[in-house]
Amino acid sequence: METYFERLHSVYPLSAEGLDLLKPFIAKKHLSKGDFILRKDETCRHIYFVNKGFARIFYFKNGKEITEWFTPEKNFCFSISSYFEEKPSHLIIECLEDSEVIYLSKEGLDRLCKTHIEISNFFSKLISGALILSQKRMDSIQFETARQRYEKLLKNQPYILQKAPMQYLASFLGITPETLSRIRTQI
Amino acid sequence: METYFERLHSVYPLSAEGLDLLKPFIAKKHLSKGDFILRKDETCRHIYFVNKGFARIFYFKNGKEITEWFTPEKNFCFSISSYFEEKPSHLIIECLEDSEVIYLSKEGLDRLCKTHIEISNFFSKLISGALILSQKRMDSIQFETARQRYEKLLKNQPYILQKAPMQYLASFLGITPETLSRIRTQI
DNA sequence: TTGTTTTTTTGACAATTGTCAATTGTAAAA
DNA sequence: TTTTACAATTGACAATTGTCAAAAAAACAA
Repeated sequence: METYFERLHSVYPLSAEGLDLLKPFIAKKHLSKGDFILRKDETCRHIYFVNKGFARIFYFKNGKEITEWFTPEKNFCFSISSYFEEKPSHLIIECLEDSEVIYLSKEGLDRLCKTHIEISNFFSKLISGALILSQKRMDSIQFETARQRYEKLLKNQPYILQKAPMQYLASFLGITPETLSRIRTQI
Repeated sequence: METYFERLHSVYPLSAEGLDLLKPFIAKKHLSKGDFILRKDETCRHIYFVNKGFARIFYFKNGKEITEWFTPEKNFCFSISSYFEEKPSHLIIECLEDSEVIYLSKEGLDRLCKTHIEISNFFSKLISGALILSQKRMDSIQFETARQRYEKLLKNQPYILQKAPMQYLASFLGITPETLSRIRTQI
């Protein structure tokens, strides 16, 4: 749990009082490989943090699984549209390994944001970080080739390549498994 | 200016006091076609609102202009990475028509967020809206064909098609002007 | 208006990626 | 171990999109 608090602090430097305010709304869960952090059509009521393990975010399109993102250890994840619009999630978050996941409740966070400015600022910082990430990913998808994106992944996040099956990686990169296989043999 | 206040209110219902707090940090500018709202390498220190007119957000990649987004009348725009990371913008925001643009200063907003919880919550709501938009756009880019995206634009935002030159639209859709031209003749 | 420049469209061809089918490889279950 | 199921690769071919060059159309200035 300590690494989680440190991570919260790196998002926004919370005072001891601020952290104490959050604590009642934090819960830890141990999940097994294949378990879901967020199920389809479930409303996303938490911001998740994968303290140990590895997860993927995916959804179904025309009966096929499309992987949207991976969440490596020590990273946050949640369904943006389900969380903010409070509607059933089309995204599914699944553990690809036995994982330890920390849940921060939206209900608690919302309530604290109304009354405590420190928490409100923490929350702003958290979502502006997500916004920057989202923007970078969009640029990458729109203006780089599948090969460039694969090479960037290989350079910056090789652990994702090691842990995730090819088919998930392919849909994450927006290409077919066949094309990914061909790219891999040519590098 | 009234429509701007109404729009702020629709983002997050501000009290009269909250609105008064913001007012000193709001400025209105009249810009001509071709003028820049944000120049290259300038740090983005405002959240802009195109009250009248039409703008596009673009950048240079390998010497070519890539249009990232359009900002129709009554919409907000800013450079996400430049604004939050306070670094020179690679994005350029240009008026495609004579425009009336309302500037909300980051400096003022940051200061108010530290002291007034209502403003902090307003700001959270503003950026979570941007995050939802960014997410939707990413899904669209990754999993729809250029033709599907063109048709969606035609259906949902036909005024963009009317106002923006083909070459800008093409790079916005992530295709060449030639391909866009061929798509158009086939619909 | 005319002439000039820029934008858009069209054609021919190349490169990339997708689809389908078959094969090989891998990992879990019997 | 062998069997079975699933994952990954490979080949052949089709579809899509890009590139380059040229023509047509539109926008702009003299």
